[in-house]
Amino acid sequence: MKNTLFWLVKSEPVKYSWEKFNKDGRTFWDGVRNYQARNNLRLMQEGDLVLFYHSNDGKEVVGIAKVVKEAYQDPTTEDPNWVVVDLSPVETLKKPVTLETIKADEQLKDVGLVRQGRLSVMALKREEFDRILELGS
DNA sequence: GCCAACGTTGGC
DNA sequence: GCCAACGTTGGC
Repeated sequence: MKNTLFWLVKSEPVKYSWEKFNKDGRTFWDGVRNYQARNNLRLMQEGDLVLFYHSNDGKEVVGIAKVVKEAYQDPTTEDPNWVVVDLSPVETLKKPVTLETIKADEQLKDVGLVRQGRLSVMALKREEFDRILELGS
């Protein structure tokens, strides 16, 4: 059995919110135009767990999604540089975990969200993922 | 709306 | 290959 990896993706709720995602049941994660984020998308494997973060408005982790289809050509562009993955919602956090909470948490000091604020798709360590879920329950 | 961080582009 | 200029993202 392969190792599950953990990720965090950002979305501006104005563009694509957790609520909309849950209504859709499944989406392809498009719009990534940053190489580092793209590389992360390519590393995602089916079954990996992904935290869903609302940027700008809310600034909080709102739920858990999972990868249901690995990276393939971004259907919204011809440019072969860009890929998308398919995600499905798994569950909503009982309590959203705010950026403020994450910043204040000793165990989450080094999380990508804090250290590299602009990156929209980032890897999480298992401990970080677990810690955020703990804070959100 | 401003600004900091940082990635990308283009001139040399 | 360096670096300044510029654009984008996201927090405040």
